[in-house]
Amino acid sequence: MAAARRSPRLKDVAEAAGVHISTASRALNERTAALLNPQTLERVRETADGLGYRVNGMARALKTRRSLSIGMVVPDITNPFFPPTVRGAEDVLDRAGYSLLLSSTDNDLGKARRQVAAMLESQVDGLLLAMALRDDPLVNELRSGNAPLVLVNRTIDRGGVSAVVPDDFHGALEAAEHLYSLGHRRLAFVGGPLATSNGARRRASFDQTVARLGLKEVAALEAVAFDEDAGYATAQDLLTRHPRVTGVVAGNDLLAIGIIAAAAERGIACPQDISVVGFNDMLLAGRLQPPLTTIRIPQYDVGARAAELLMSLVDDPDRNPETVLISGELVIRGSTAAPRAAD
Amino acid sequence: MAAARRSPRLKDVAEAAGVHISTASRALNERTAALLNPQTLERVRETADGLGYRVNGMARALKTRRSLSIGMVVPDITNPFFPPTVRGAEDVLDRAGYSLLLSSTDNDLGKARRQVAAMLESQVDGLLLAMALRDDPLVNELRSGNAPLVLVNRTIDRGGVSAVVPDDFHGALEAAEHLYSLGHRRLAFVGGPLATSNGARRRASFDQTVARLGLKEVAALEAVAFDEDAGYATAQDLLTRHPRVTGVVAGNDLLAIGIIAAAAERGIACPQDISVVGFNDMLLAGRLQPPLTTIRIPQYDVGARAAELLMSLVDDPDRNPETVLISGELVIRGSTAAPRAAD
DNA sequence: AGCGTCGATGCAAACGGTTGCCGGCAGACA
DNA sequence: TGTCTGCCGGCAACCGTTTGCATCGACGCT
Repeated sequence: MAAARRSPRLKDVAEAAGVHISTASRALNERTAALLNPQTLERVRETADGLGYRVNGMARALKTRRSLSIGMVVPDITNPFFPPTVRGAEDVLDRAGYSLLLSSTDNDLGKARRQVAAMLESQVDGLLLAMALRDDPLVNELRSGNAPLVLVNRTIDRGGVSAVVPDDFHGALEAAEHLYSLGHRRLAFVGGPLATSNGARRRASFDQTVARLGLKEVAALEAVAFDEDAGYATAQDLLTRHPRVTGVVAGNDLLAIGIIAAAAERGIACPQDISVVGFNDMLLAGRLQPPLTTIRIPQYDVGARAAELLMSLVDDPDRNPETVLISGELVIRGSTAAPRAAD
Repeated sequence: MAAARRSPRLKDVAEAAGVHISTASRALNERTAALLNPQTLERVRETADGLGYRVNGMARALKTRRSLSIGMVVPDITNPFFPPTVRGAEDVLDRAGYSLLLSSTDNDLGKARRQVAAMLESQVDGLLLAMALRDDPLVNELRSGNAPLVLVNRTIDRGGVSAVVPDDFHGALEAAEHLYSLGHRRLAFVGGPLATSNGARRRASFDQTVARLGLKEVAALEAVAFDEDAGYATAQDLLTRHPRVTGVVAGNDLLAIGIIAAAAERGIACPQDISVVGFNDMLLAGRLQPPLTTIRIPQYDVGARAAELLMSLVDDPDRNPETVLISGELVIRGSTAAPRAAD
C-alpha cells in the first residue's frame, strides 16, 4: 500500500520530462505555451498528466499576486433573496476562472469585519458586499483599501463605490400604484431598516407616491429587519394603531409573509380584508398561501451583474465607480384584491 | 493624494520596529509570541497595527501547508435545502478559523470535476461534497487523494468515506405510516433519482413499509431530479396510470409541490382528494398552499455536523471514516388528511 | 575568572511557482 | 567555413512567511 506521497511539484514534472523547471512552467501555462517547441510542450504535458500534477495555487498566487478568488459576504445565505444572487455571481466568476469565498455576517459589524479581514488575508482579488448600510463603517474602510469592491443589493449614500442594486424607487412606486388602482385609499408601508438603502429608498418612494396620489390616511413603519418575525411584530403595531388600513406595501416578501400572518391571527384575511404586496419575488413566492403579489427583482441578474462589474474592476482598478440599477416588475397574484365594497 | 501603495510586508513591520523579520513573525503569531520579550512583543504589535499590516495568507499557507479554507460543492445553492446546510457548515468552519469556498455543479460531473480541481489547486484543507451519486466517479477519485473528504446529504454505496446524511429510511417509513394511519390504502411513492442514496433509500424504505403493511395497490416512480418540475412531470405519469391513488410520499418537498400542482391541474385537490407528504421541511414549507406535511430534517445540523467531522479529519487524517445519520421527525400540516369517506 | 545556562533574537533555508534576461545552437547565407 | 539571426530553453531572482538552528550577552555559580 503506497502511502499517499506528497503531490508532485513542478520540479518533479520537469525532471521526469527532462527539461528545466521553467520550461515545465511555461508548458503548463496557456499564455506561455506558445513559446515552446510543440514537441517539448507535448512531452511535458503528458508527463504532468501521468504524474497527476496539479499546480499549487498558493505558490502561483504568491508570485503572480492574483489568487483568482473573490470574497462575497451576505447577511445570511439562508434568506431566500441571496441564493439566486450568490448563484448569479458564482456563475460569472466561474466562467472567468475565479472561485467564490462566501460568508454570512448576520448583520453583525464585528463579524463582518473579521470575515472581510480573513478574506483580505487570503488575498482575494475583489469583494462583493451585500450587507452595506447607508453609512457603513466597514465599506468606508474598504473603499480606500486596494481591493476592488462592489456593493450588491444595498448601497451607501455617498457614492464613490460601484454597486448593483434593485430599482427600489420604481418598485415601491409600482406597488403603491397597484394598490391604488385596485381602489385602496388607506395604505401603509412596512419597510425594512431605514439604515439600509433599500429600506430608505422604498420608503421614500412610497411616501412620495402616496403624496402624489393625494392620499391622506397613510402610515409608514420601520421593521427592525427584513425578515418574517420583524414583519409580524411590526404588523401587530400597525394593525393596532391603524386598523382601517386596507392595503400595505411591504419592504420585501419575508416581511409580507409576517404581515399576512399577523393579520390572519386577528381574523383579518388576505386578500379579502387586506391586500399586501411584497418585494423581490423570492423563490416559491407564487406558491404561498396566498400567492404573493410582489415586485419581481431578477435576483440572479443582480449577482451576475455585480460579478461582471467586479471582474472589470479587477482588470482595471482605476475604472470609475458605477452603480447599476436592476429594474423590477409588478407580478400580480393572490395577495392583493379590491377592497371590500362596503369599504 | 497618496497612491495606494502596496500593502506592508512583514519586512516593513520588522524594519519599522527595529527587529529582525523573524522576530516580527513570532510576535504576530499567537503560538510563538511567548518566546519574545514582552516589550519587544508589544512594540512589534503596535507598529504592525500602525502600518495596517495584514499577513499574506498565501505566503503563510505556502510555508505551513495549511490554507485554512475548505471547499464545499452543492448541486445548486438555489435549491432550498442547501442554504441552511451551507450555513451550518459555514458557522462551524468560521469558529474554527476556516473559510468556505462554495460552488454549484448542477449535477454536472464535468463541472463538478473542474470545480473540485480548482479547489484542490487552491489548496483547500478539506472538501465537503453534497452531490455524490451512489457510485460516484468523482468521489472515487477523491477518496484516494490526500484531501480529507466528507459527504453531505448523500453518500455512496460502498463505504469508506465519511458522510453526514439524513436518516432516509426512518423518514420514509414514518411518512408512509402516517398516510396509512390516516386511512390511506392506495399509496404511491414519487422519489428522486435512484442513483442517489436518498433517492434509493427512501424508495427502499417505502417499498418495505408498504409490504409490511400488506398494501397491494401501490406504485413507485422515479423523478429525474429532486425539483418541482420533475415532481410535476412524474405526477402526470402517476395520476394517469394510477388514478385511484389517495396518498403519496414524495422524495422531497420540491417534488411534493410539483405533485400537488399536477394534481390540482386535474381537479384533484390536496388534501381533500389526495394527501402528499414531503421530505426535509425546507424553509417556508409551512407557509405553502397547502402547508406541507413533511419529514423535518435539521438541515443546519447536517451541514454543521459535516463540518465538525471534516475538522476532526483535518486534524487527524488517519481517523476512520464514519457516517452519521441525522434523524428527522414527522411534521403534520395541511397537505395530508383522511381519504374521502366514500373511498 | 571561567564556564554553563538560558532567554531573546538573528540567520538563512525552505515552501512551489513565474518570468526577465541571457546564452547556445541550428540553419541560412555569402 | 565564418557570421548572423531566431528560436528554445536554462538561470536565478523573487513573491512573503515560517522555523530549526546558531549566536550572543548576561547572569549565577564555583
